[in-house]
Amino acid sequence: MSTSQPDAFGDHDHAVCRAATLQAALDRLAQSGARLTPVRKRTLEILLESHRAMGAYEVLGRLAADGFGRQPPVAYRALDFLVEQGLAHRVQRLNAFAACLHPDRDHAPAFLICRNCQRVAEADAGPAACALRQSAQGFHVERLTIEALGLCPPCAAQDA
Amino acid sequence: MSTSQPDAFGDHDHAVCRAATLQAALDRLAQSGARLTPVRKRTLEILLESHRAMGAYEVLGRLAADGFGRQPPVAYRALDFLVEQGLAHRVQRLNAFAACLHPDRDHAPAFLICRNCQRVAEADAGPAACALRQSAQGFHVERLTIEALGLCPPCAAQDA
DNA sequence: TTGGCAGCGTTACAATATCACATGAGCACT
DNA sequence: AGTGCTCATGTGATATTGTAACGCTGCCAA
Repeated sequence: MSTSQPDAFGDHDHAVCRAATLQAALDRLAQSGARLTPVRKRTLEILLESHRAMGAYEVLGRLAADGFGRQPPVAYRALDFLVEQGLAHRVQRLNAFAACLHPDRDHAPAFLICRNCQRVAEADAGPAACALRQSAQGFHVERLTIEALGLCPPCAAQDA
Repeated sequence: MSTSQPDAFGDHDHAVCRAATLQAALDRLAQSGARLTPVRKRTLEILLESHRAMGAYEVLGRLAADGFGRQPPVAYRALDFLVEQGLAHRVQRLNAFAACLHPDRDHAPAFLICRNCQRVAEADAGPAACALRQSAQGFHVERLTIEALGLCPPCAAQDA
């Protein structure tokens, strides 16, 4: 599914999208040996329900409603775990988290955030990262954050 | 001074650097017609004292010590103003603000954040932005955030 | 069986950011 | 000078986001 992953902005059967992404995530975890406990799994499912990024407290509310703990560390720990495992990403610009859309492979994602429909997609940051290293003149880049705010194709069309 | 601006990571006469950058900022404001009130000017000076990014509350503390208001909006308003005018930037990764090092010209900055000495420099994000637009496949980018965390050349040398 | 440890939950708190409202300074027009 | 306007400032209150610290439990290996 990797390269044919439906784009988050396009129309697609999200039930399938979600299930496929979840399965890829499970596979990845099985390999790494990390434990997908109930809170963690539920957290991932919550993130996968939409292509929006969710705040930690929004996730926490959902978890609490499902009978899990209702204190911030519960959500933060689960989210941090998912991020560490590469199953979710943190979107700095929104102080929020989004499920990874390509958990089946390592990648350097750039985020595309639609300011109208709030959806978030991932683009390949590789070329941009290369370009940046050129400009960076000797700076040793360890982690790179690239986030674009704008309009997704459907919203742009509707806007015009 | 534009292209010969001393790099924030290198040794340089910061008094000169600061004065030159401040002057460029003043020139820019004079053109735009915006008002550089005392709080705003002081805020800019505070940011210019170092090449670190400062949190809003750190700035607020300094402002309060100088006799300005001591409530958060005082700092946020001044900082927002500077950002709007292009005289400062917000560093998302740090939830902090840094003076713009090149206020004399419009630019799309990428930030280079040294995790050791905490200094922040700006690199040209132009090429990376172009590369990203290629990857973004029809997404209409309005604002682009590029932030690299790593080691600046001096710190990397010392580390090895 | 017992010691260690990861995971979870809780309390408490720290750090960051915004809202809403009142005051005051400067300016244009009369 | 007086009036009304706009912008900037200051304040209190509150919202949002994020951590530290501690205890309990269940699991597992020695």
